[in-house]
Amino acid sequence: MAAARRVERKRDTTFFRQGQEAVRFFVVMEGRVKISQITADGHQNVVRYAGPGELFGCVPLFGGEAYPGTATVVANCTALSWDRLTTMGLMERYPPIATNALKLLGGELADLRRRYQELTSQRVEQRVARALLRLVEKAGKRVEGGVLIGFPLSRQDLAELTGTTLHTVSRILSAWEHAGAISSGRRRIIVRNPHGLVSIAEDLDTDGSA
Amino acid sequence: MAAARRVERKRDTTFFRQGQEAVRFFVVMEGRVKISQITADGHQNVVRYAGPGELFGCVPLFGGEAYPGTATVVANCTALSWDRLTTMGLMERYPPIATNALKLLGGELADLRRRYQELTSQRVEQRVARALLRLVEKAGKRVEGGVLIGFPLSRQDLAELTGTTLHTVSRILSAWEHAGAISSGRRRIIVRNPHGLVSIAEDLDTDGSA
DNA sequence: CGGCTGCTTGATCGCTCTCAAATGGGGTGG
DNA sequence: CCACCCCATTTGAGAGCGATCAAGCAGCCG
Repeated sequence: MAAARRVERKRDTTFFRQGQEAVRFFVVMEGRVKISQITADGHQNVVRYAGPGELFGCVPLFGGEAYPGTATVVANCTALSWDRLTTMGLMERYPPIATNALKLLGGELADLRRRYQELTSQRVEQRVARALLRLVEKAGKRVEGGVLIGFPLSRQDLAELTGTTLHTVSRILSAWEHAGAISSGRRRIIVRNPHGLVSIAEDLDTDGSA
Repeated sequence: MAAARRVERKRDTTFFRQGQEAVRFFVVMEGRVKISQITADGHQNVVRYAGPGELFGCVPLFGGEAYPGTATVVANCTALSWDRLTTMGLMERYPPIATNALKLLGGELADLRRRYQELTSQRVEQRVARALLRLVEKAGKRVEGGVLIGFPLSRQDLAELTGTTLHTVSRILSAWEHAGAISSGRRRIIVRNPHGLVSIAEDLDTDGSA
C-alpha cells in the first residue's frame, strides 16, 4: 500500500493508450474508466468499464510488453497505481498477493468467456439487454421511476460493448423507450423496467413492456 | 514435479466435464485435448485445443468452484495433474510458480480477447481462415503437398471454434478445396496454400488460389 | 446563438442461418 | 473379407437479422 502512487484524471483523458509500454497497473478508487481496444482495420470495441475497487491495466503483472488497450476516463477518477518492478518484488515476498491477482484475472477470463459465448449464440437485442442489466448491477443509481446508469454512456459505447453498430443500438433503445422499459437522453440511460429487459435477455418473449 | 499424478486417456473420453467440482488442473504431455463449453440453450463452443506443454482445467488455481467447460480427448493423451491444495501450498513456498501461472493465464486472456475482436469485426470466412492458420501453427505436420492438421477435426468442431454453423464451414471448405487451397476428408484437413488463406484472413482479396 | 456532436430513422442489401435431403466413407460385426 | 450402417459431409433453397448507406434532427457547450 505504501508503495502506491495516487493518480487523478479528469473526464476524457487517458491513463494509458494502446501500444504504450506497460509499466504500471491501476486500481480504481473513484469514478469510472473505459477499457477499449482498436483493431488494425479501425474496429473499436469496449472490453469493460472499471469502477471503484476494480483493477485495470494489469498486463505488467504477467509480463506483457505493451498495453493491449486504452484506458479512458468516463467519470472523473482517482486511482492507485503500482510500478511493475515493485509489484514483482511484493509478489515474491507476499505470495497471497499473487494468488489474489490470479483470482482477479480468473474472474476476468470467466467474464470474457461468457461474453464470447453470448456473441456466438445470441441476437443483438439480447446482448444489449444483458449488457444494460450488467451495467445497472455494477453502476446503477436509484432515481425516481428507475435506475440510472451512473456514468455517461453513448449509443456508440453500447454498440462497441456488445459488438454491433450505433444504428442498431439506437433502434433497439428507441423501441424499448416506446415500450416504456427505459428512458434515455444524450449519453444517459434510465432503466424503468428491469424485468422486461430480463425477458428479452432470456428470449422469453418479444414484448418486455407492461 | 514429484507431487504430480500421471493420467492417460483414450480418444473420446474426458478428463473432466463442465460443472464438475474443480479439484485438479492438468498439463498435456502428449496428444490433444479439446476444451469446450455449452450454454443453457444448447449452444456449444470450443474454447481451444490444448497440445503438449499447455495446461488446462486451471480453474482450481484461482479459486473457481466448478469447471466452466469440458475437456475431451481428441488424440490419445497423457497428462500430468496436480491437486488443488498441493498447488496452493507450492505457490506459497515457491512464488515463481504463481508468477508463471499468471503469465499463462494472461496469455490465455490475450488470446480470447483477440478472438472476441475477430468475432465482432470479421466475416465468417476470415475467421475460419485464421482459425485454420492458427491450428497449422500449433498442430501442423508437414506432409507431401501441404501441412496436415495433426488431429481429427470435424466441420462441426471448426464451426464451434469460429462461432458459426457446420453448414457454413462445409461450404467454405468446399470452395477452398475447389480453389486448391486445401484438401480435406473426414475429420482431416490439409492446408496446401497457406498464403492463400492469409490473403483471405487479411481480407486482401476474394480469390486466394493460384 | 451557432456549431458540433450525438441521436434518430428510412431504405436496401447481402451474409449467414435455418430447414431439408441426399451422398459417401469408414469402421464394425458377422 | 464383405456388407451394412452410422456419421460426417455436401448442397440447395429461402428467409431474416443486422450492417451499410444516407439524410435529417436536437441538445449542449462555448
